Amino acid sequence: MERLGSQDLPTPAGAAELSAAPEGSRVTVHGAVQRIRRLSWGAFVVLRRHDGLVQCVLQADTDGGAMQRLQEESCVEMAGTIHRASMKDPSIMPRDTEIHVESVRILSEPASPPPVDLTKKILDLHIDTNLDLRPVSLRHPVERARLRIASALEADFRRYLSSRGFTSIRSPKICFAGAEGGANIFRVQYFDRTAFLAQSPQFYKQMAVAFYERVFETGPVFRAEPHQTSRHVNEYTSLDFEMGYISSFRDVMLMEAGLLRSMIETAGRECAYELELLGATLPSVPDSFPCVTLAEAHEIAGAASGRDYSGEPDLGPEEEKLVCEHSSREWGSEFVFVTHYPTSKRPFYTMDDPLTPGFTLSFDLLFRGLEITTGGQRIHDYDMQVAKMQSFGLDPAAFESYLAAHRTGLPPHGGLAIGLERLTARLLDVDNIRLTTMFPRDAKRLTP
RNA sequence: GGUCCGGUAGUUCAAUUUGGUUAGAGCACCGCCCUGUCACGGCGGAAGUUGCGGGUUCGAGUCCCGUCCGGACCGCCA
Repeated sequence: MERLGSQDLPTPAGAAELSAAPEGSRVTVHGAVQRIRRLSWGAFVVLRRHDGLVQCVLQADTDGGAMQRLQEESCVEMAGTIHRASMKDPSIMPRDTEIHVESVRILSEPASPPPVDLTKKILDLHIDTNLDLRPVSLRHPVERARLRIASALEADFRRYLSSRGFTSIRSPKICFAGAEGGANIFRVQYFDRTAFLAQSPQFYKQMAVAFYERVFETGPVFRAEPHQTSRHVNEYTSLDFEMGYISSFRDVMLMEAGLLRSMIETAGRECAYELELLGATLPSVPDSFPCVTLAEAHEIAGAASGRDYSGEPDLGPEEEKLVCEHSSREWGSEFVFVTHYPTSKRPFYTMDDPLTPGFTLSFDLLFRGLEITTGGQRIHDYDMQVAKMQSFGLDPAAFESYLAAHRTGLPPHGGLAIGLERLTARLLDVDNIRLTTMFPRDAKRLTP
């Protein structure tokens, strides 16, 4: 019999620990060979590690000439001593420390050189080549840094809401029917029936409000729309929350303003290295966000462009940019809420505004020219929900399990969804959200 | 679904406008050199069915037709 416990599994030293280690102390590190600079006397070998790149120095005769056997993407373990040094290369972290190597153990070797040049400061690839070679291209420090930002944002989304009375839920992704109007839905074979991939956790969030009051979920959602743009993919990460006992849909917006402020400040703190590498500046998030109605947004965009958008039921991409520019310039906020979309443009569960007939208590959040959130107050009253379904031409009987929540009683509630890849892309000024997605799925791409 | 644009070495690009010798260059790769590099540097080498098929022509990467693949934008949405 053998017993296994986590005390037997050491955690690799981080960049900060290497930096803090005293000069001359012994250390063993492992990693992949990111690049080798051979000189006559030896070589600089940069190892890619979990949280940075460390420079290792080998003499020509170190460990029997081990440097001659090294190649890019070999996985190695190196033992040596800590020395202080000054690195000019921002991708190297720690930047004040290098390891003078005494012994090298090669753990694995690649079968062939990488198909793209991972040693350069930037990975200069067509997006299509980049995506085709994702298992390789994401090894580049700049490429992998983007997803680290996304990881930090998601982690703080969960942390922030958990600390404010929200419960984490996991709703099914294989569903009996679709939730959202508009968006097409993927069909999947489910034994002898047809099922659907979830477009949103919407129904389940609302049901869960009845038992947890406040819930959130981060996970994939699926949209079967054949769009072909830099801001759409067919599977993306939705950061969802739903909160009960709201006094107004503005409570949801207030929660989001604090949430985003925390997420962005936390990412800025935890990912300073990645942000420097990416040359990105995170926005200062104001205490409060400007908020305009759709009609006001049309006026702002119209004044800027000279066109007349009034009466349009939604904001077009051009308008989103114009409104964001206006908000940034006039109101000092790169975030701007747009409210009161028409009933016809919002899903059937959206609460209508009793004061503005034909319009809803719903909002989008625009950031740097892109819609990153949709949210609003939901209908909690059973009769009102059934009536609205009927006015949308939907059969309430088809939504029996959903309506059971309303029939049994729901508090006033509302919520929202943030597109994680979109938020990350705009924060980093990345043009295409495929680059903030590890393995994107779009109409043309099902691999890797 | 609509409108534009593109496809040349592993990769990023040039040569296409005006058809003309053996399709060039950077990086990666291979060899040699370089005592601290950091997008290291120097010298040399190898690397191509110009997406695919057909046509025009003495001659096609270049012009024409078809086809395949991809990109951008719009609609729609996060």
